[in-house]
Formats: sequence, C-alpha cells, structure tokens
Amino acid sequence: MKIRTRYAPSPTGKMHVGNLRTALYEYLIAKHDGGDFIFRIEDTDTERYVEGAIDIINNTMSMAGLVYDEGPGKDGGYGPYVQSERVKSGLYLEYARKLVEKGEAYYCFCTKERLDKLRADSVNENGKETAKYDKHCLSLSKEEIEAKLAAGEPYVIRQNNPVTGTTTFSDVIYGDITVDNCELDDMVLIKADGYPTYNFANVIDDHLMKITHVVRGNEYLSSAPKYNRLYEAFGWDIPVYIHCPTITDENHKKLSKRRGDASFEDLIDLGYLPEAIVNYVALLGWSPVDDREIFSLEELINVFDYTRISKSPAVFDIKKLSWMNSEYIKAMDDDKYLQMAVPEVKKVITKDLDLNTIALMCKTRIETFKDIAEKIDFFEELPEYEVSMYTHKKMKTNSENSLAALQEMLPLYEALDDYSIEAIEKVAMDYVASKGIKNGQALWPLRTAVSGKQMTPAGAYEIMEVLGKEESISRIKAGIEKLLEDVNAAE
RNA sequence: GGUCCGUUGGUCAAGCGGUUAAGACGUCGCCCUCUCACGGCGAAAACAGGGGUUCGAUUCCCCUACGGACUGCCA
Repeated sequence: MKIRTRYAPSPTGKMHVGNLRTALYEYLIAKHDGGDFIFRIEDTDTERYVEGAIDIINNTMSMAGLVYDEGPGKDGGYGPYVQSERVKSGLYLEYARKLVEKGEAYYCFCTKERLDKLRADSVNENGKETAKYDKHCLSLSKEEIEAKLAAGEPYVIRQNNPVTGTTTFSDVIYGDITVDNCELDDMVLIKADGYPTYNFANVIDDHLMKITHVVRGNEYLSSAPKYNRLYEAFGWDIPVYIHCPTITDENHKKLSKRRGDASFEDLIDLGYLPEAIVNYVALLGWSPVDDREIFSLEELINVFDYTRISKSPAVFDIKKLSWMNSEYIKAMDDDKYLQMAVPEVKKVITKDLDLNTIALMCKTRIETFKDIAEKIDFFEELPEYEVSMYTHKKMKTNSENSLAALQEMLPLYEALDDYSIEAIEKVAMDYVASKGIKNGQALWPLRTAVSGKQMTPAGAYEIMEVLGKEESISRIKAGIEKLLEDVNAAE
C-alpha cells in the first residue's frame, strides 16, 4: 500500500523548529517509499487563528523544499484540505452523530459554570485537580435531549469512553502503551460553535484522506488511546503511529515562541541557509546508520529510516547549526556563493573595490553571511587602531622594527607600478631576504598598517591588491606616522 | 496530584548481553601560517543511583531520583 503522510498545522503563527522537523519527517517517510505527502490546514480554532499564518507556513515549506503532493490548491481527490471548508459540508457533525447512535458519544449540555465547578470540586487534598468530566449528560433521556435540542440549547458532543478495562495502542518509536480506561476523559468532539475539535477532525480527516502513517510530536502520546477508541468505534483501520521526541532549548524546556531564533523564518533572518537548517533539524532525534552528517534533502529521502527515530528529547544547539551552515557555505560553488555574499559586502563597501575578491576572502571564515560585514569594514575606511598592535610577540615585532620595516618598504611600493599580488609579494620577499629577517617582521607591520585590524580575512598582499596602490601607500604612511609618534614619545 | 514518556561526555548521538563505550559540534593543545580562519594531528570529557536476571550488564526486569509531556469547547 502506498504510504501517505500529512503535515497538518494549525495556522497560529510561525513554523517552529519542532514543527519543521515533524513536517520534514513526514515528507521523508512518504518520499522514501514513493508515497504521498499531504498538507492540511487545521483551522478549527477560530479564536487562535492568525492572519497570514498559512502563507508563512507555505513559504517555510517551500523554502525547505518540502513539496506536497496534495493540499490547498492541489487537489488529489480528498479535498478540501482546509478544515474550516470541510466543516461547511457538515461532515464532522455527521460522523459525530454516527457515534452518538452507536453509544460511543453523547450530547452534553453542561454550562461552562458547571464544568468550572466540577473542576474546582475535584481539587484533592494536595490542592491539585484531578478533573475528568463526570458523564453527567450521559444519563439524559432521549426525550430530554430532543427537548433541549429543539429549544436550541447550546451543546457539545463528547466521546463516551468506558470506565473499566484498558486500551492499548502501538507506536513505532515507543512500542505498545497500555492505559486504564478510567484515565480517559470524555473529550469534546464537536464544540458548541459546531466546529470539531482538533482531536476529532484529525481522526476523521486522517481516515478520509487515507493517511497511513500519523507522525506527530510526542505530546500527543497521552491522547493516542482516545484516538484509537475513535477509530475502533468507526471500525476503521488504525494508522501507523510515529511519535517524535521533543526538541528543547538549552535549559531542556520545550522550544517556545518567545525565543526569537526558534522558528525557521527567524533562523533565515539570522543568516542560516534553508538546506543547512533542514539538514541539522533532520539530525535532531534521528541518526543514519553510519557517521555521515551532511545530507541534501534528496540524500535524506534515500537514507531516512523512521524506525531509527529516537525516544529522548534533543536540545537545539545553535552552535552546531552554525558549524553546519559554515560547511554548506564552504561547499558552495563560487558563483552561488558570490550571489549571496556580495549583497552583504555592499552593505559596508561603497568604494569602487573588487567586491568579488573581498567576498571570496570570507568564504572559509564565516558561519553565516551576516558575519561578512564586520570582517571587511576596514576596506571601506581605515579604522582607528592602537599603536600597540604593531607589537606581536610571535612575529617578534615592536614599534621600532615595525617602523623601520614600513619606512624601508614604503619607497619600494611607491616605485611599484604593477600592483598585482605577485608583484606586491615579490617586493616584500626581496626586502625580507635582503635584511635577513623573518617574514612576519615585514608582513605583520604591513598588514597592520593597511588594515588597522588585529584579524583580517586575508594577508597583507591580498589586502593591498584590493586597496590599490594609492590607498595602500597612504595607509602605510599613516602607520609610519603613528609609529614615529610612539617611538619618539618613548625616548 | 494523577497518567504516560524519557535518562550514554556541555550538546547531537552510535551501541541493541562480552567493545580500549564510535563519530560530530563545542572546548583545549600542537602543526601549517604575514593575523584570523581553513586544513591536519591530538587531548580532556559519558553509560543518573540502587537492586535483581545472567558466567557476564550501557544493553533485559524492578525501584528511586531527575527531566519532560498530557491532565481545555488549544492544537
């Protein structure tokens, strides 16, 4: 049988890393077996609905490469794929009534006040509530129900769970789980506004859409027995359950919407590549048979084996994502890299410099493209810097010998017309050879003078080539002045 | 409180009765080197605790501790 999975978010905001991973696993499970991946909108909560959320989710999925086979605007014969549209056909109510007929569900007319009181009264001696609906309306006679319905009293339809015996369900990841039926609350299936609850619509639609593998976060583990009872009441096949472990923050708390960087969108804004995010997220809660870590989406489809999903929660580690992002950047071909990097370079460089060369200098030194700006700002303008930067222990440099090196090299560079990197290098090397000093004793002062920075994304030659003769000479002169001042002050 | 789930280095994780307990990120050191990176090499770092079962437990069972989820007319 063809595997069919579904991603069924409720449109209440951005797509968080946990949601993304669930969608990814659903996609991978289907695609690994040549199955279908369905996208369904569960917008049965009219209160929490957020305008534009569907667009955000759609955008995230397409950026991540999760192309659905069926969904809104892509009917595969099981539509509509938006629950609020399905509600209009009265389908959920119809199924709920079938359950009522079978005695598996019942009308409930309890007011909010009564339910609140019930909950308050159920508080035990430890101050903790042990609330469960008391089946109060189950005892209503058929006539009483008819009368209330005819009078237009608001009602809900609740699942009628047994109070004795046990229910067992099976999960691919967690195995068989058995619970006492007395633990099962009579959950609401149809709300007073006529909408189905998530729990009910989910079961109905998964069945109607022929979903074979239900993948979701393990926060649904405790409601799974109730779902099973629903399937059984209808006499439907129970799908394969795959509950995924939670993704948490560094404090082992479930990722919250408050954390700015927890959603796909925000990670993109922080400069992470969609491919890297997908790759990283795939590895949170799942691992391949071998040691490999870098996978394209295509490769993930090939190797993904859902039985290897783990049980325990995973901490979202932005550092490892950063590393992975840098791996993706290094692996990019230069054209694609430049396309993304040059715009970042342009944010800082307004002068007529070779932007491609500058961008390429950063390729092996950044984790995200946002890192470029602070690495190259000195090209635009020589920053203020301390004269102490000329003193470097390992290079064996200090103000005196730095001054000498710069003073002696200055005329050589002034005389140099060919400002190619090779020519620039030859001048320095010849100078070093003639003086019998270490490379660093000439190059450290030189790089310091032309960059004004402790760390640069390239060496002195590369920087000078980009800067050009005039600017390089001017910066070397500025360096000489700074050193002269320092040396004179010391005397 | 109740129910359910989980627990291998700081983090992701392999392991599925016998291993020197992989690998990766991060950290630290060394090498390369005109700085920082990249790259290369190396180091420190883990089976939550206690009982069983077994010739032998990280692996199987039980208990405890800790963590998490659920306990809505939210999903």
